[in-house]
Amino acid sequence: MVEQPEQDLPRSVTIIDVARESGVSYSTVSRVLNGYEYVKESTRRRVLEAAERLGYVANLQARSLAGGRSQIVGLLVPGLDNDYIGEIIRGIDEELARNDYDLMLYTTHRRVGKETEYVKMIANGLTDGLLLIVPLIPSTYVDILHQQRFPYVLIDQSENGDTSSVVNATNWQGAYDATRYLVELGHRRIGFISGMMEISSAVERLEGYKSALDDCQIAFDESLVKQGNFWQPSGYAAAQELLRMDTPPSAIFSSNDLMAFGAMQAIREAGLDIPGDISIIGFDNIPMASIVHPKLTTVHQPLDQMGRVAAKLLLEQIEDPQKPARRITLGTQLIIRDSCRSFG
Amino acid sequence: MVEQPEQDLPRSVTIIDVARESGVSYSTVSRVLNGYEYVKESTRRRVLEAAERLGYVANLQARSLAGGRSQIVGLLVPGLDNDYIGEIIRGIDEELARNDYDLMLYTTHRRVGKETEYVKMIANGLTDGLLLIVPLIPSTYVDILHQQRFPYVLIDQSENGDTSSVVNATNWQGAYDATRYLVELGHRRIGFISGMMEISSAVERLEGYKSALDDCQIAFDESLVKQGNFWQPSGYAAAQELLRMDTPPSAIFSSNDLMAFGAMQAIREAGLDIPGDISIIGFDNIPMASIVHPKLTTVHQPLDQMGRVAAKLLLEQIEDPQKPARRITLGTQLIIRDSCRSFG
DNA sequence: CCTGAATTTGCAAGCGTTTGCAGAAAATGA
DNA sequence: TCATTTTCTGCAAACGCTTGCAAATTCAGG
Repeated sequence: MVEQPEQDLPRSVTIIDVARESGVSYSTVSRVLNGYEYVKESTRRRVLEAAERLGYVANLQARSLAGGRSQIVGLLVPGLDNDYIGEIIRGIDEELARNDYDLMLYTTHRRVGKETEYVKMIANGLTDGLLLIVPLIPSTYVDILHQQRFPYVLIDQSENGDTSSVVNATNWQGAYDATRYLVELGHRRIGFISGMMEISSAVERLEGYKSALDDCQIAFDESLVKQGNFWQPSGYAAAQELLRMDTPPSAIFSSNDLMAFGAMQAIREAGLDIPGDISIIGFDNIPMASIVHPKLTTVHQPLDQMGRVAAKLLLEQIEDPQKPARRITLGTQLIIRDSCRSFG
Repeated sequence: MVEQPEQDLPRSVTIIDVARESGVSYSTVSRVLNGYEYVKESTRRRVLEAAERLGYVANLQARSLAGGRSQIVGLLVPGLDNDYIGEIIRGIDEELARNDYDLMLYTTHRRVGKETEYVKMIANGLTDGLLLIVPLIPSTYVDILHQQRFPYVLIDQSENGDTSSVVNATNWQGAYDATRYLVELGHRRIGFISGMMEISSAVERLEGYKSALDDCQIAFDESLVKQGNFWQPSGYAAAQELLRMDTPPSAIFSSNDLMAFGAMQAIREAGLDIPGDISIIGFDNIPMASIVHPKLTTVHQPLDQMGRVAAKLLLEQIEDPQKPARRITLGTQLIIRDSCRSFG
C-alpha cells in the first residue's frame, strides 16, 4: 500500500481558524471583523492579532451570501476602446479604492438583445450596486434596477425623471461656450459634427450650439451640421462633407475630441492648415487632446471627477437605500489651445 | 394594530423555486443547470422550462462558495490610463464573453505595499483565475498564486522560468526590425528612448536595437540612449536631451508610442520637421498612432490578440489545473506610415 | 447583598449551491 | 423471469459568513 502524497494545498484560513487561535467563538470573530459595537476591547485586540498572525482574508462570497455586503460594485460600459471611458473609470476606481470596494466590469455589447437578463443577473449577483456609463439607456436596464430597488447611478446621461441618480456635465453650456468662442474669433459659418442623437449629451451639445448662434444673431444653417457617431472615422467623413460644400465653414465644432481628430485628418488631407485655414474645437478634453498637433482647443469635461462623484453617490445609496435619487451636474470648461484662430 | 405594508421586494428566484415549479428535487435542478450527464431528457427539459419561466439566474456567490465555478476571472492592471491596456482588455473581454465568463477589475496601485495581502484576497475570493498585466512582477504576486495553485497568466512579461504561463510579443525582433528599417533608410545616428528597465519588454527592445546596430556595423553609442518610463512626458524630455546633443541623431526610436508622441512634440517645439529633419518610430501601434500627424511609423504589437490568447490560456488552465504552464509569443510587425524618411 | 439594566459572548439557523452517497427505476443479459 | 448493470433522482452535508436569540457576565443603584 503506497501512501498518497496528498498535496495538501494550503487551505485558506477561515473565521473559524481565527476563532480557535484567539479562543473565542467564531461569531465573536465575525463581530469584531464587522466592527460590532459590543465587544470587549481586549477581545477585539486578541481577535485582530490572531487574524493578522494567520493572514486571514475574508471570503467575500460567503459574506455576501450570508447577507453582508460584497464590497463590489459593478460597472456597465459599452466598451473600453476610448480614453473617455478610461478617464471616468479612473475616477471611479480611485473613489472605490478609498472605500475598500472592488470593481466588476461588464460590457454591454456582450449580450445584445438580452440586456434584461444581463442586468437581472448583475443585480442578483454579487455586486452591491451598479454604475452605468451607457449612452442609450434602454429603459430595460433602469427599470429592472429600479424595480428591484437595486442601487445604481447613471453617468453622463440626462434623461430620466427623478427616479435615477445621475452624474453628468453641463453639455449645453459647454457647447454654448465653445460656439460663442468661435463666434468671438470672428467665425460666422461654423460647422457642427454631432454625436449619436439617441444620446442626450449629443442633443444637448447641439442645442448649446444653436443657442449660441441664436444669441449672436447668426442664422442656424441646417446644412452645416453633419451627423457623426462619436467615433473618429465619422468625424473624418463629416469633415469631408463640410469641406466639399460650396462655401465651407471657417471653423468646425466637433461633439467630441475623437471626431475632432478625424476632422483634423480630413482637413489636412484637403491640403488645408489648422488653424490657418480652418479652426477646430472639440469636446471632452481627453488626454490625447493636448498631445496631437496642433494641440486641440476643446471643452473640458471633468471625466475622472464624474466617475468619482458617481461612485460616491452610489456608495451613499448602498449605505442608505432610502436616500432619494440625486442628479449632479459638473461644470465644463473651455480649454484654449492651438487649434483655433480668429477669422476675417 | 396597523398592518405593516411589507414592501415585498421580488425575492430573487432560487434553485428551489425552480425545483418546486418543475416537480423535482433541487439537486436535480442543479445537475441540469450544470449539464450533468445522467439526467433524463424529459426532466431536463421540464427544469429548463421552469427556470426560463421563472426567470431564474444563478447566484454566483453561492455557487462558488459551494465549490463550483464563479465564471469570473480577475484582471490585475496597473491602471487604465493607457490605450495599450485598453486594447489588451478588449481582447480579453471578447474571449471571456465567448465563454460566458465575467471580468473583475483590480488595479495594482490600490494597495501599494500590501500586494501580498491583495493577491491573497483575490485568489481566495470569487475569481476562478487571474490575468496579470503587470510591468514589474514583484514575485510577491506570482509566488502566492503559484503556491496556491491558483490559475493565472502573465501578459507582456518575459522573465520567470517555466512556472508561469505567459503571453507576450517578440519585443526583441520588433525592435530589431525597426532599427534595421531606420538604418536602411540611411540613418546612422539613431537615438533610443527606453522604457522602465525593470520591465523585461523594455530590456528586450533595447537589446533588439543594439543587435540591429551591431549587425549593421554601427557602433553602439551609449549617449544615444535615454531613459524613459513609457509615459509621454518622459519621451518629451528624452527627445529634448537628444536634440541638445552636439550632433543630434537623425532618427529616434521610442520604446513605445506614447513616448514617441512626447518626442514628436519636443521635436516640433525645437522647430524641426518630422520626418523632414528627423525621423521617429514607435512601438505598440496603439490606435492613436494612426491618428496623430504625421501618422506614426511603429511596431505593431497584437495587443488585443495577446489579450485573447491570454484569456484562452487561462480558461484552459481553469478547466484543467494540471495543464503545464505555457509561454506564447506573438509576432510583431513593422507598420510603415509617415514619420520616417530616408537620410543622407 | 440584591435587582435590573447594560454589556459581552456563544449557539444555531440560515444564505443558495454543489456533490458524495445511496436508493429507485429502467435497461440489459441470460 | 430474475439478477445485474446502467441511469436517474433525492437526501443531506458542506462552503464561510452574518445575525437573531438567549445565556452569561458585569455594573450601578438601592
